[in-house]
Amino acid sequence: MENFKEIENKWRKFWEEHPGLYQADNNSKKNKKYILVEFPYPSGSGLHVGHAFSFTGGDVYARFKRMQGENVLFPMGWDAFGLPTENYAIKMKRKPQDVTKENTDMFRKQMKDLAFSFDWSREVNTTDPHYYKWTQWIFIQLFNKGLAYKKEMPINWCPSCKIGLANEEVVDGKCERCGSEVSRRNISQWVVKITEYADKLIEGLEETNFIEKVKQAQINWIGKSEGAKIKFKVKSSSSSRDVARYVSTDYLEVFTTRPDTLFGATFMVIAPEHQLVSQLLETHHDASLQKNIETYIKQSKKKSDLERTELSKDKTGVFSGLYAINPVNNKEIPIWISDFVLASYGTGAIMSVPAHDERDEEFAKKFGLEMIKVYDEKSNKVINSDFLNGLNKEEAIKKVIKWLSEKGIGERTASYHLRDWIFSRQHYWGEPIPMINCPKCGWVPVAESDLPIVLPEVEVYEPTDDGKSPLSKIESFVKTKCPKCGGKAERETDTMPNWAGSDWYFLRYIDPDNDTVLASQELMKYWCPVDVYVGGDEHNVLHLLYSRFIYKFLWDLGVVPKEQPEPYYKRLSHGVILGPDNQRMSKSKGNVIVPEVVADKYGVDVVRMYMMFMGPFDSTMAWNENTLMGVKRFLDRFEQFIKLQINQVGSETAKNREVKVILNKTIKNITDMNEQFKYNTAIAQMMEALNKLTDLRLSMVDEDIKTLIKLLAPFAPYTAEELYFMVETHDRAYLHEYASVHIAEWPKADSQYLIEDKIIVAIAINGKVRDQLEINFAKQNDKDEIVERAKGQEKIKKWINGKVIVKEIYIEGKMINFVIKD
RNA sequence: GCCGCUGUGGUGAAAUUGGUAUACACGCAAGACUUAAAAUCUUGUGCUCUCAAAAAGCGUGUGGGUUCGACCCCCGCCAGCGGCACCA
Repeated sequence: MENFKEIENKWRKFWEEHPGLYQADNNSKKNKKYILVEFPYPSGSGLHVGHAFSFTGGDVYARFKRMQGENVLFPMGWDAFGLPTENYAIKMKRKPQDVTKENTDMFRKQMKDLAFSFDWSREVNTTDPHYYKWTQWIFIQLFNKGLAYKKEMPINWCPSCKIGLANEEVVDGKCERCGSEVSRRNISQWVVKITEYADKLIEGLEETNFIEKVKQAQINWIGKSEGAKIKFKVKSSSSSRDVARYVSTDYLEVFTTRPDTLFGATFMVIAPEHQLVSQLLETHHDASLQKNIETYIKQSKKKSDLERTELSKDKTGVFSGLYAINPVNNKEIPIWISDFVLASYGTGAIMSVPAHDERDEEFAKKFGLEMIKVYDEKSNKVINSDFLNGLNKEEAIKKVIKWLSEKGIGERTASYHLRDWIFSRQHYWGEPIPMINCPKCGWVPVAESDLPIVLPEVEVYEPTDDGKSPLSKIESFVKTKCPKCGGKAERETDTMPNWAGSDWYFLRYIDPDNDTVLASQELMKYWCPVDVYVGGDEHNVLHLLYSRFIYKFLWDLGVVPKEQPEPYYKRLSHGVILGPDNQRMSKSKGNVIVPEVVADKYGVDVVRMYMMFMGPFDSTMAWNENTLMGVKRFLDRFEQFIKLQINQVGSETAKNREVKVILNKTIKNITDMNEQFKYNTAIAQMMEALNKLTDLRLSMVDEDIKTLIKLLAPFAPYTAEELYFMVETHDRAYLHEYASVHIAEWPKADSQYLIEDKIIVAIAINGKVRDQLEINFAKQNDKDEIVERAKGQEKIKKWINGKVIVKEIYIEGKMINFVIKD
């Protein structure tokens, strides 16, 4: 449309004046459909193509479902806490609150321009005290259930951001945000026991309809391994009489997935952080050993995570001077210290079976340690293992665990890669953790009636060099009374991580203004679960897992409806749009496409429709302006066609059935494809229909013209609205009498028009198509006649003359295959 | 190393899930309109052979298999993408 800006303004205003169009109804008898797109972080640079693409995908579906008569909840909000805003505020010496307000205003406007049909009456903002009151409330519940605890622990410290990072935020030993190398630092942190929910998070996936990729990613991340814990007695030297003289620990416990190889365990390895090591360092038993150990520990502490993994090929280690006793054969085996064993996994100690484990083998070779084979390579049966000999792996595991349990020195157990979730951030722009430290009572949660604990305004937002949150400098905030004993106490000054606010936002949309509960049970019962959750692959693990964890925790509390154990039914990943150069868009490459700019040039509908036409919704695609021009051409031709039709009304011709057949096929296909988010082919159907209808040169009745416009409406809301208005009113009615196309009823395919009178049957010889045959639809099940006619075809005669027809296969209405032989 | 995914024209991609491979679009070529260009319209467009057409052959990364028939199912290989990774 040449005057697209005028039209966009007109209808934007109209929609603004009719907010009810897109509002979800809490008291509807219609089917509900909760369609969620990941809410954005409102950065200063505005809505980017990725947002526009993902939201358009959700919007098309929401519009489609609304027209199908469903009660659609399609909300939007802001995940607005976070470092970029804080950093920007520091740099510009402004309040993060003000910056956030500006950014969200900008985002909202851009979204409205792009015609996203969000229900703005339900907008949420994670930085709003009315919102984060409940984020804090959830934390208190975690604390009360023993799932949040304070712990002095080595954390990943980013020296540039001056912030502690969760394991998930460290990529290749570097800070996910700024790329600086991460070091380790001991800080007292709030930690949330997500590991308690590891099994539930795996099992719960069965309740969902996530794509396999997402399920697998989550399962991998949790990383459950089944095996056994085994206790080994510790001795200080091979000559000493029994227990260790230099350590207070009697037993060394290990986790192994292969207890069946216990007879092959020839040494033990413990992590440098293992408590046995600190015990050793405190006592001074053997001067030279002592020194070796100290040197080794020092070296490994200096290594960052990056080095520890990069240098993984080369094993290092030091002998501890201690021995363990293998419980199955009472053999004394040496205990080594090495940083290839991780303190944070299992028990921080392993039994080494160098004959059957690559890493153990490497270590044994380097330090000249013994290797014993316990499996016969040919038969895969246990050898050299006394009572396990001759068994296969499964039998041996079962038997040895039974043996160990009876002796009380071992048991079946599972171990997980998933770690507890470090929940403290030493920054300003986050939710204050609602805890108070009392010298008498310890950590006490803020009284729920005192929530929210509002972020106080501070002069300086910079994190302090000692790593403490800027809040720690505000005396009026820090000094408080213990809610339990009333004595003097201090507030926690750390804030929560970004994930905290986004864990449960989808629940708040359901009941955004509720001040007594986070959302009413009744409304949650109606709206939960989210039917479709559209988001990026980068959130398939962390956000989705945290969010599922918090939901499951709330479920255990009885806060969310019992009927719904999982928050999201279906998860869809949207694809990634690359720059025209096939590279990831970035300012430095100068290949950034700004949706606003393109929309300004060609119109919003062109941009929306092009993005949906580029390729499958979940794939990676490069921006291509030529293809975009193709879409523009289509929309122009569509408009011309409709206008022509409007002017021709009244001159209907008799061959109308052809129009109906095209239209109804298109209805059926587009409906099916929209349902599956196959927008690229849905749009292709639309194009095909327009091509065919244009060729027919027939005039159509109003009803059919409207059908065509309705099919377009989810993709091109402005164009559709303008054209629908023209057909509906022939420009005579006033705008206020007009009801939007976006709440018009979605067309249903009429099966009588899905049938074509004549169908083409392919004729194949030995599976290769050689000819075609046109038959009447009604006669398609008359195999004999069709086969006879096929044999009569000139081309076919050439192939079958002088040959023996071995078989005649007829697939009704599709093809005939003659199998011939010489 | 483990897990998941992908491989189809010059390009982005379709294929009703075992039944006419390449829909739709881009690009390209020729033509129309124009003084000219852009825009628009028409026609053609998998490859080989042919001035052209017909006919034929080849053709969904690759080698096999199952089947009347395979982009689709099975086995092996190659290439690429994504996630996890010294996890015992």
